[in-house]
Amino acid sequence: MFVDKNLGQKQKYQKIDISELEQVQKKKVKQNVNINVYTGNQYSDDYYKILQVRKQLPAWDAKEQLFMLLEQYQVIVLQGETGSGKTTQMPQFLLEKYCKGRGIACTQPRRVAAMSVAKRVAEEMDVTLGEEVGYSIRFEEKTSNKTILKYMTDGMLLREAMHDPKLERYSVVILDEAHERTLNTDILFGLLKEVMLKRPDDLKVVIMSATMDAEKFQKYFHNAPLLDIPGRVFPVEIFYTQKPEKSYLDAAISTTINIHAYEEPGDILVFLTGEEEIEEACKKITSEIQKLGDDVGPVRCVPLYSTLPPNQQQKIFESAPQPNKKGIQGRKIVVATNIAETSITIDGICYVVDPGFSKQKVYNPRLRVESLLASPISKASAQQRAGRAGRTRPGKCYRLYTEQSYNTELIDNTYPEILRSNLSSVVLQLKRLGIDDLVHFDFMDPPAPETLMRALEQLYYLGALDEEGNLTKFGQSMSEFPLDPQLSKILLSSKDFYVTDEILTIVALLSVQQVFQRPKDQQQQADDARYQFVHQDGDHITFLNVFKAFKEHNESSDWCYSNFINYRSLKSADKIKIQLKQIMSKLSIPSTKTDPSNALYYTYIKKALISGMFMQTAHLTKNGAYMTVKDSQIVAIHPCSVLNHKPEWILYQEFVLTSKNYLRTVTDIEGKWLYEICPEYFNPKTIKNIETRKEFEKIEKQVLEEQRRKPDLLTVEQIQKLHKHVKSERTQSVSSPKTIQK
DNA sequence: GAGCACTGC
Repeated sequence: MFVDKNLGQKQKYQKIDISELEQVQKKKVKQNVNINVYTGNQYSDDYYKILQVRKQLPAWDAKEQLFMLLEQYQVIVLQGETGSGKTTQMPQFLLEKYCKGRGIACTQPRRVAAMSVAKRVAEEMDVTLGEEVGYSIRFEEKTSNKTILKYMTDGMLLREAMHDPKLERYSVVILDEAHERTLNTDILFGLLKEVMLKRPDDLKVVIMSATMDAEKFQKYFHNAPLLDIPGRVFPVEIFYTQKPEKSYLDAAISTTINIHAYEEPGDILVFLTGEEEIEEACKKITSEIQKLGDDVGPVRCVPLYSTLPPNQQQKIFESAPQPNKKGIQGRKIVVATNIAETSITIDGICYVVDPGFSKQKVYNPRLRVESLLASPISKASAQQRAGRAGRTRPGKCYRLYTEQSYNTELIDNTYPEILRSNLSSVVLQLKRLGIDDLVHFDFMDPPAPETLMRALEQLYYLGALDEEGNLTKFGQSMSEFPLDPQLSKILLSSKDFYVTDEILTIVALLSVQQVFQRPKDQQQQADDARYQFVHQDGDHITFLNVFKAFKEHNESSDWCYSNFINYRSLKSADKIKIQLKQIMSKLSIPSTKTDPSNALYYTYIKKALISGMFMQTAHLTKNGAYMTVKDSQIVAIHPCSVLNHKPEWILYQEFVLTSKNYLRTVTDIEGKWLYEICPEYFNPKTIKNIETRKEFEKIEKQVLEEQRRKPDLLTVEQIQKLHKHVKSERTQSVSSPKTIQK
């Protein structure tokens, strides 16, 4: 069994103290059926009203069957469409029978879902949210020692598993929305399978999913029985095109206009792949419909994608415009990314336009690159999209591909994320959970061996694994952070470079997207505003400047707005920084400081970055192009970088494959530092490109020479003392930002 | 001088 060495062998878990309470309350209940078993209070009027509604749900009829199956089996698969009530009702039923001193966990892939479902169920049970029913998501734990039913994100349960590997605080674990196959759900599948063996008598597992995947789940869980709950949705009529479409975008626009001109009232949802397409489509649809004049009704065409600010996202919930002069009804048209497939549901949609594409992440282990590619969707996805038309009344779905394409070309299910991702972080988590033999680990869909090898290799170089592939003490500390292993490494080594706070800031900002805003109609102003934060050494230190300035302006949202800084990103980075800092102190990592006026201040920051990011570095070759140091890929600095010169060596955060191989978030470094920090990785013999290899040979010679002359090489600490009072000529702190005149 | 689907710890 895996023992968490940091925490000692006998970790104590918070036990839910309800058995005694339960006895007392049960006595009371015997005397009076109007008493809430969980609180001992009289039920409210609302309780009975809601109860009537609940009893109408299809899930209600499956209650006895649920009990029957769980009597015989440790794990069951529960299949139910939207509207069946499975997420809200099943956990409540399970509470009646399987809550003996332990709680029930129900996981969700998304935070909002965990929160809103918990709130709803607390109402249904007539209890206070956060008492008997609660939720747990990052940055917000709304539970107490009375909590017996907890909705949580799947990532949160995984975090708990690190300190409670047998999940002993739960008697039932429910994995909801399992068909979405998030990375975390897939890890939990494997983990639960092992935990079930260790707790055959006191753990029940319920896998809940929409249709399509049920059989696969049953098979994976030793032929678990299936409980099928009918959904409550309206029929959706499906239309296909006769011939393949030349341009799905044009086809989507014209189909939408036709629906508007000829179909009954009812809102339209159009699926496209990204921001640019969506904005273009909205413009065209609006202008084309205006051309049709008063013979058709007025439209409100609204875009929807995740990077849209929340107040604009809210517009999708506004109702259709009023009828026009001729009394023809108005219509709302939502043009959305995949976000409308799972995360956001819009009521009142009767027509869906589905061109059959979405942007999907793909991972190339050979190049170690994740990229986004517009690709055909799966049958499951197409069904999900069609279903969006039948939530309020019978609807229609227009698929902009042929029926034959649907049958023969679309795959059944979207490849699970675990087959499309860099797995360094997954492997570290699995190692931490005590799963050592990854090659034989029971993945529902085993990742490519090469992907696993890449992950193991990276973790080895980061010092998280030893030569045998065992988790090191250092790796164990790394796994405590909710970060990519590379970033955890940077944080842990920052103390050796005397820049813990700076690195905390940079790492926090690297884990949020979009620090800078650049609206299409104000690009010049945005670039001007950004200029005041620019540090010549690159994007990482520029981020640091932004954060410092944000703090100096008291985290003002107005200041962010006028300086084209994303306020939400900065606020969330601030939260993340606090969390990371807490983990650092829990791990007893001392915080260390360097005065910004110290000549080596920026060197230290960059060296700390190298300690984790050394695998992502590039060298300028004689012909003026960059080449990645180890894989010899020809790459270019992304135009959005603040670097306006071409340093010989650079470190990059992200490799994006679009029209070219681009490096994003880049910093100027020195080749010598690479060799000093990771001599093993930059051994010249391992470098393929001749030019780069020669450079490292030179560096190696130079370093060895220096070591020969000074056998007692100065430590960073000694160097720091030497430089303590040296004022830097290169000092560059945050310039005081001016307000932009508009 | 280009363009980033969606989550989550």
